[in-house]
Amino acid sequence: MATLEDIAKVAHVSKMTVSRAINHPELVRDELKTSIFSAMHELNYRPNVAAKALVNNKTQVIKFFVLEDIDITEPYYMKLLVGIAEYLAKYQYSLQLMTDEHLDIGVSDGYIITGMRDEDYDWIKRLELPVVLFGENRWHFDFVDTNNEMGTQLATRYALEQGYDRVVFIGIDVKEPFEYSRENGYIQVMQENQRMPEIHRFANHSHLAMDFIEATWSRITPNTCFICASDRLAFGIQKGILQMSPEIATDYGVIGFDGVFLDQVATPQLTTVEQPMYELGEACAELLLRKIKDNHYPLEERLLQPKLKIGGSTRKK
Amino acid sequence: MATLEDIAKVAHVSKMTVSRAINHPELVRDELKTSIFSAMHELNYRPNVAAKALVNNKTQVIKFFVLEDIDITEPYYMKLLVGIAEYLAKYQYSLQLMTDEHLDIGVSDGYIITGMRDEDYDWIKRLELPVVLFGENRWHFDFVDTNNEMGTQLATRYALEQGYDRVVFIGIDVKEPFEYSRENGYIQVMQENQRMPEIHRFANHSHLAMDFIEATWSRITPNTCFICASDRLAFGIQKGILQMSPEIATDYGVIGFDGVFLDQVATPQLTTVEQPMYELGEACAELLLRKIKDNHYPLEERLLQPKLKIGGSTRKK
DNA sequence: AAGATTGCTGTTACCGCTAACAAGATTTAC
DNA sequence: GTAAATCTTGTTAGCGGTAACAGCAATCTT
Repeated sequence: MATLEDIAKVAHVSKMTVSRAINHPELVRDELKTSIFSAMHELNYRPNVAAKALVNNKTQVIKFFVLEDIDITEPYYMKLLVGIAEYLAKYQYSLQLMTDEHLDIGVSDGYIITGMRDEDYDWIKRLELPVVLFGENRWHFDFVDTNNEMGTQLATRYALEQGYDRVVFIGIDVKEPFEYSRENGYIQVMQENQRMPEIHRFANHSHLAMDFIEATWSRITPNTCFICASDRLAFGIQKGILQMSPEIATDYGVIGFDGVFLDQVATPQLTTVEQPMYELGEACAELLLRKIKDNHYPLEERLLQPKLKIGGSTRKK
Repeated sequence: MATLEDIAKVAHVSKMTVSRAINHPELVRDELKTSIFSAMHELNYRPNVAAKALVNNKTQVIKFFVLEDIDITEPYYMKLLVGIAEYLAKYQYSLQLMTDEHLDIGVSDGYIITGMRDEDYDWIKRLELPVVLFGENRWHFDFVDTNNEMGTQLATRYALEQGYDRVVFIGIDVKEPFEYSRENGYIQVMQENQRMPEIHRFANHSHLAMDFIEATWSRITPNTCFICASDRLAFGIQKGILQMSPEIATDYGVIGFDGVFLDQVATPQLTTVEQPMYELGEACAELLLRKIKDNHYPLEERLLQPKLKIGGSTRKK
């Protein structure tokens, strides 16, 4: 494996100049840079990450904590993780994945954390390295998330455009910012259209949503669309309706939220608000690396735009 | 952060002796070791991974390639990944996750690869670092996998014990060792019990299995159990049967294979052959680290035992 | 009892890279 | 025209570890 020294010999300069050509190119004559870069290319130079890390007192490692129960959330985080990992790899960072803060053995340059419960903010705020959270929060940590409000706005508007008479929101029964945002998006669009909001909330389990449909079926008029705060709930609503009447796509509508795996498993496939998981992962990584480089980087809350993915669970006008 | 030098001062030895106490304890007097370890404890010593990596000409990075389309397989690999990552972290390795062999930028100490297609073995065999594959293969690479044969044996035996008259195998239409093993397990148990095997194969999509049920429903007698090569197919079979008759758990049986997410989404939950994904991940990592340490380590093919997870898609005797 | 062997610890050099400083050449200032 | 400022490159030292070797007692041979 070629080192700076090898490049230096071929380009007839000192290895310091090579190092500078990489890290502070503005300090090196263009002429030299040309021959240095061509030597690097010729010798297929790969920087030695360990040496760089040692001298910079960095680790080139990022820790990713998934604090939520992974059995339940499995599909959700895989693409996020890929986004994070591939972005990091580009900058020669690697990853340690942890599902429990207690087995935090080694050291790293920063943290990406997701699935926080209220009690977690306690130790998170004591961390001494840069942190980026995945998911809205009210504690003034940098975060990246889907624009949840916009997501339910898109969904609600679409439902109204398709001509559903009644548009009901099925929320998740948690006091989390993401849930408030999703409810807000729905409420706003309803009010803009002089419609009365109607919200029901359940723990995020499909069978609860299904039970709700079965229990209240007599009061659920045709031409109703359910805007759900998760695909899981949407899945349950859809199942409940199918159980009661096989005519879902025409008489009823269901819109989910997430667009991760479950929407495709449903029959018909769910119309859903798709979160750009891969891009969210990249954004987490990018923001974190920026904070590592510049430790006065101001607080940033980055919201990426979701997309409405039309499936068969809503009528086509 | 304390260094070897700091420990050395406190313990009144040279830093070399401290290094030895860690890596070759048999060369250091017990007396010194005691005071060295207590100094390490006192100063909360953490080895500097970069320094170690530099001097050993290692990277402390493992690459994990997921070559399969991640959209389809998302849930499947998450727990495997957690198993790999947590095991690696214990030994101060970190991870780079790649979904495409071409964006292989940096360097690493070894590879874990999964989702290989036939054409991939070409470049895999040219890799110059230790490799462990996740998944049976016929090319004499070290691998870790579930004992697929045992999985379908468990399933088939269970189906027979529950008294199903007809036990049919629904396979995945690929020429892969894992599929042959699963079919073999089924065939063996059928023959042991003087039953005639009956196998149908489809691409691994639930709707194909569902269509199959609908198309051949007239010939599907009650008291039949379907042993499926994946939860995806089982999910489709179950849906098909539910469409035709709501009495699945009593008149028919469905057993899946994987036990990853999808089995829990089904209603009723699928009886399935559960792969120990977390442990498989750990095993991949362990085997790889062993091969990195000892490059004459002999070829190893490690099969972990699956478990039958009883759900509501089969009758209880 | 002298030389050889063993057991344990310290010294040196180096892994590949970069910050800090040194130093020469060129330009600018007055 | 000379001192100062600027630009560009090289030299040195050190990041935190470990292998290789050196050195010195204690023990073993014969």
